[in-house]
Amino acid sequence: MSLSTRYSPKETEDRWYAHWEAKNYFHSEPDEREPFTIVIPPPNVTGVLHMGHMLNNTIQDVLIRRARMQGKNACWVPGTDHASIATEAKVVQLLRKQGIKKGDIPRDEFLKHAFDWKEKYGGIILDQLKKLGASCDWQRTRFTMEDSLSRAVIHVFVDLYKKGKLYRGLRMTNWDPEAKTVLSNEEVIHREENSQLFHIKYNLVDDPTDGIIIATQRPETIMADVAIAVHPEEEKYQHLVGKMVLIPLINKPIPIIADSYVDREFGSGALKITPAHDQNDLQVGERHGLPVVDILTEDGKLNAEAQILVGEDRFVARKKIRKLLEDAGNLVKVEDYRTSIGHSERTDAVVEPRLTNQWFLKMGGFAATALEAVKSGEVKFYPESMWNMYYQWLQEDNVRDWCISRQLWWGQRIPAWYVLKSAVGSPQSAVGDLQFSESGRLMKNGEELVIVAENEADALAQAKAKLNNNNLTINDLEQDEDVVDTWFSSWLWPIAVFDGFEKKDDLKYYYPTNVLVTGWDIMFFWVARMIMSGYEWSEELLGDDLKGKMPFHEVYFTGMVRDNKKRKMSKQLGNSPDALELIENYGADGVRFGMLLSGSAGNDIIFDAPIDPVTKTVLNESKLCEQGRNFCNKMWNALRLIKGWERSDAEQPEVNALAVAWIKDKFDQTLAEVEANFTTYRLGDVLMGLYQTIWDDFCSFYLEIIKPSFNEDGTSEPIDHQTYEATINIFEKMMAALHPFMPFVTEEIWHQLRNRREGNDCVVASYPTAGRVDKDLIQKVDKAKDLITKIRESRSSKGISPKESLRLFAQNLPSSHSMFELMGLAGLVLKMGNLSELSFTDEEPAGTVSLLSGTEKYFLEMNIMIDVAAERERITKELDYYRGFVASVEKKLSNEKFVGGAPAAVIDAERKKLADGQEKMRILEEGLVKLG
RNA sequence: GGGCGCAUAGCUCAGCUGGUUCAGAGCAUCUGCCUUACAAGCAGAGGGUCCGCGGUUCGAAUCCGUGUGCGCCCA
Repeated sequence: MSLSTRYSPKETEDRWYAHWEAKNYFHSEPDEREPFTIVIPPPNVTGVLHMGHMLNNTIQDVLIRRARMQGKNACWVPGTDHASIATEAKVVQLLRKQGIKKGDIPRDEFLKHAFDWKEKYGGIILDQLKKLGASCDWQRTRFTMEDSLSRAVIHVFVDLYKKGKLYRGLRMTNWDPEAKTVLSNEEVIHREENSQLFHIKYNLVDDPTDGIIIATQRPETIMADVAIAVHPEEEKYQHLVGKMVLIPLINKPIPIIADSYVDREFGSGALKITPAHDQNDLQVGERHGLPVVDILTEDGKLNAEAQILVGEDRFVARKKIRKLLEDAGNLVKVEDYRTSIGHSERTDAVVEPRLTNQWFLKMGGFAATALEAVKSGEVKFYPESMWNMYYQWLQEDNVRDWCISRQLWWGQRIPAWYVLKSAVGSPQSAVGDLQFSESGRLMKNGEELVIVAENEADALAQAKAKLNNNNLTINDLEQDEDVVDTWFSSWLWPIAVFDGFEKKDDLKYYYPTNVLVTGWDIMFFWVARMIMSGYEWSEELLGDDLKGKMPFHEVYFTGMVRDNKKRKMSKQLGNSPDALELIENYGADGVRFGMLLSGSAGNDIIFDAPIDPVTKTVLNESKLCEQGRNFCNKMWNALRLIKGWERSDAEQPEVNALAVAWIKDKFDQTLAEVEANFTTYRLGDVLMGLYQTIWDDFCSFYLEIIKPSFNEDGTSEPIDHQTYEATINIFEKMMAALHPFMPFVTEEIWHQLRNRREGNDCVVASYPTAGRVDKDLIQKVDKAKDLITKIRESRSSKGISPKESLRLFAQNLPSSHSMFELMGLAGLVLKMGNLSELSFTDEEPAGTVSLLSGTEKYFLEMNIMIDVAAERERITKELDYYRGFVASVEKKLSNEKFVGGAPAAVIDAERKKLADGQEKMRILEEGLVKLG
């Protein structure tokens, strides 16, 4: 049998993934074992795998695979998010291509198209996660808009309404005039843009020759003005407060008021108050009991309230009103101005602040709960510093009520019904004081009467009771047209994926989940809200079976993946390498290696993909992924080496026994670090530790020590089977330890190392734990390694081939003798230093160069002329270094404050440093004398 | 305007409770090797005012203050 000199991910990855799935290793059912649960942050159902997904799913996979190997019942629940805005936009686009306009088809038909589309293209990303090696429990795949999860959304909506935490109200919202829907704050993208500041004069009612000048960016909204505000302490306007001015062009009188909101330094120091079209103005208006005049339509045109320019688009109106104001003599000046303007993420339309009827969730109590959950330590953040941001965001002053309604169809329809005129017959004839809204809905106390219910039947029953009319039919009611915000379904994810609102068997076992892995950018939108929902419902759902209200015990925040200009990688910017191409180029293991090594928890990651200098596009290349690929190859070749060995019954040589003991210790040392680093989620450090021990300790040192030599006929000597077995054992443990990080290559090597019985797979092997470490042994071998390095260095600097065998003499010193008393150590140095002889000496033998390793001196015989001057220079240089070193330590030790203040251990360490340094100086000086 | 964070080798970053892990890792660079597992490799080497300034301390990359530069969030 022969193995290729290169490891081929393509030949192994799909095969092993299929095998794992066939064996159903990723599926979890509740049992006696301790659960270890992760719920995936559900990617958009329409999404494709990008760098952020790769990072955060690789981390989740590492954690879940390790837990599985530790014998826990590991359950990683995958799924997708219906992403209402993004998906609806895609479906609308698709229909448009087919010549269908959203407005022309009924809601049901649109949803049918959307679901068809989702069935056809949705969930591609889940298959891409399989490519990455994600060991999700695919049988548990969920979708935020499937029936059970939608029922959960409706249930909590009704529940919150009953609890008085939901309300409907007219509020200032971000309005997209093109999509004609309200937008959440995160869907508004602010950009710095050039604008103009118009200085407009409003004349006094009593004295048309006098007036006040205000500055505004939006002259087209002056018709909606309800007041002019000045700062209460601004002297130059004191005399005007309380007087009336006329809105230019329409000559409508409005008052001048004083409010400390006004920035005295900005513009003229006087501000027009337009409550319908500005959030801050609305607040000022409310403070002063001013009316709201809305002059815009839902698509951003001026309405009849404007009196002039009716029907014009807001931007056209701005141009036209400029001329009108100029002609009327009210335009004082126009200056250029730079300002930040909000655009719709989807349509790019300039977002219009607009008063609309929306559903809100009161956040007060929720925010306090979410804050306390983390403050108390019930939910732990990694890195801890994320607490600062979390704390800041959840401060009472910063939390605004959550607008949960969206004017879309793709999502859970709001379970609220309104009563139509038909329910009460002719309004005039029935009861005198009945009022109806513009849309024909029954009003009560000036607002539309709302009935919130889990289903139509219940809504109807409630309506019958409320109106005291048993003849009502469902046709007399009208359901709210809007759907809830997508986050209003995903905040239930850790409960809903276990159908927790309907049954508790799974929830009881898996909740609270262990860890959530997600980007810090959705800390508020998702993480905090999941904590809120967990504390709100888990107790009533689980009762005595509750193991904790928190949805997860720990949160690992990943950073954003950025390009080398620190810009977030995104499809739009075109600065992101193609995730699947990267996997194609380096293998999933290589890419996972690259992702994990590129950064640590919480810190943003600068991904090293290079840019093509000619085309300026990002290349699907990465040095770190290449390193990962090379690592696979390295391990693959170690496998090839070992598999090529013949075995013999010969006794184990001392050198090999030492090497085996050493690599076991060394690996145990690494495993101890692995364990420590896992508890604090320092996954990059874990991987680097394993990388170094496998590459440097195992391949470069251990295997070179035990590697059998060659006979003259070119055949390899056999290896004693004790060493062989030990080597296979340690290699296999290394593969197990590395498996969570690089699952494919480790599984492949696992099977190449031995013939395995059915079911003996690396993916379910037990995760190795650290054993006791013989520190003395490690220290002695480290000294030998240092000596070997010095020998190689001498060779390299003198141009002597590593192939040439040399003699080495160790100076007769107790410490040298003690070191070489370790069985096999001399043999190890002989082999690794390619020495023909190693013996002790009192005198410096002729024709040798001296080496200093630690405080032991050695003489390496070289069959060349020694350049005395060069030697002297080399030794002098080294001596100078130690002189400085010793001087600094002496200075420290002679400082009484140091000796008095520092702990004994530190002082002892300094004394040892001093003694060693002095000893080295003595040896070096002696060497100089010998050189003459 | 309010807040959060970052600055350590050419690059990307570790450095956790101040002291042998104290100036580190990987990549890149340089030198020499196609040595019978691996050139996707082996052996060796060089490289730093720990952003500036001030302070606390016996001792500061680490703690405090301040300045500068950069990133982000909210308004």
